[in-house]
Amino acid sequence: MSDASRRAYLTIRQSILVGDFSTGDRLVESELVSICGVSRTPIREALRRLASEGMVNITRNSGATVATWSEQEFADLYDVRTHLEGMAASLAATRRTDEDLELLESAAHAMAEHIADFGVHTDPNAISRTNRDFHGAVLKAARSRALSLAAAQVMDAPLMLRTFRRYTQEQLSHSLAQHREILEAIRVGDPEWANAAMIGHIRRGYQVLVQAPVVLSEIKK
Amino acid sequence: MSDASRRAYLTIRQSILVGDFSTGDRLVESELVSICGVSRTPIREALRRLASEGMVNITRNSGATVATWSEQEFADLYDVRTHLEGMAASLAATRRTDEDLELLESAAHAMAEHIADFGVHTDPNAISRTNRDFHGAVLKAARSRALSLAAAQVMDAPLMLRTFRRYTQEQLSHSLAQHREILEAIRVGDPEWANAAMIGHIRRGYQVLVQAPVVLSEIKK
DNA sequence: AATCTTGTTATTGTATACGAATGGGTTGAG
DNA sequence: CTCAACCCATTCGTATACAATAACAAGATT
Repeated sequence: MSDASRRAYLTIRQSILVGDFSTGDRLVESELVSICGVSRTPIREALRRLASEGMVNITRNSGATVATWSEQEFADLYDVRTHLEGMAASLAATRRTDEDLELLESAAHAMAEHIADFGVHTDPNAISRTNRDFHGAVLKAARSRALSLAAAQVMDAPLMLRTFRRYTQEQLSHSLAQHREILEAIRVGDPEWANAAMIGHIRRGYQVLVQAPVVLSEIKK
Repeated sequence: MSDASRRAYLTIRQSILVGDFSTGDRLVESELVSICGVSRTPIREALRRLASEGMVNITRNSGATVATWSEQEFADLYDVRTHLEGMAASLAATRRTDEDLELLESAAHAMAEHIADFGVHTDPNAISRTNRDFHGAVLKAARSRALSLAAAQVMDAPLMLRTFRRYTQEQLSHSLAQHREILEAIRVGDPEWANAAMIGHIRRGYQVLVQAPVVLSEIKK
């Protein structure tokens, strides 16, 4: 993905995640042009990609809107994630290189740093990013093109809901501990363990997500 | 997807499947313009989509090529398919409507017709299409957006290899019988059965695929 | 009063023009 | 003769102009 196109993709994506656009909002191309500072062509490319990742819906001749996910659809999405990422962890356990391990370790370490100096000033997006990095590293270590293609479609959409939820330091610590367990399973090369640990991690993440209170004050501030 | 864009997508896809482009071939945008009869914009859109479906590779500033899949990558792809389509069959067993059943039945029926008057004149693409229709109907009956998004990425690429292989009438009949078993499992609403039947079907398809002889005379005729 | 129709406007879809990057071929030196 | 560097042609990335479509509103008709 090239420069302008990438900028547009990242900018729109971030705007959705931060909440500048809420679910259901129309994404008018001409508006995005002024926001992103690029012309319509890369904007359209970015929208198509976001559509394939489930973050926006595109209807012919009528433009893009920020995707809405019903509770059922969200549950379904986590089921797919469970399968795919469990599979990724399993494969990673048998295929990882030493560089993969280093990447996983640094991702876990970065998350630990953020949790260590947890406080009101902590940027929830930064933590979210380190979490994403870890899962991305597992996927990379699995070295399966098909798996990467498929998993890319379901790993981003959950972030939309995550935006306005706050997690306790304890929840985050638990999440980190699970990352470390997955990492250990991958390090010693036990695919069954890696699979189980990842499944548990994602299922727990789902429960925490649906139970976490929505921080209403953050919406459209 | 809109008219010109869709035409370009279908034309390029078909050209790859039929063998007008072989794996590794460059897909120059200006050439595709004259082939498809649309301008570069929809061509590029189509290429991006094909890339997300694993049929072409795009490298920045250097264009698109028809994707090549190593044996390992292909095996990995079938693993992902196994998981996702098994899941789809399982979900379909609990969620299918009567219309879904009708669609599945007509897909199975269409395949039966083709196999019945099997012969040298039989168009292998037509059979391939009915097969694809059946799997698509299962996916639709599963009613999971996330699953549809993910599965779409791995259901097309196998078709590239299938092009130059020929199957016996017996193999096709067996495949049809498995379709009917999956259909029955979905009809009676038994998710475990549906899952198992689908997994068996795909694993068998994989074995047949890797063992089937390549019809060399068909290549670049 | 409600609904259908029609015209206008806003927005998307498509084509094309222009600038930038890449790769290959040629030319020159070592 | 070989290798490297440079230049040119080809092809891609981006911007913009033009065409088509759909949403919206106002007015007429039932």
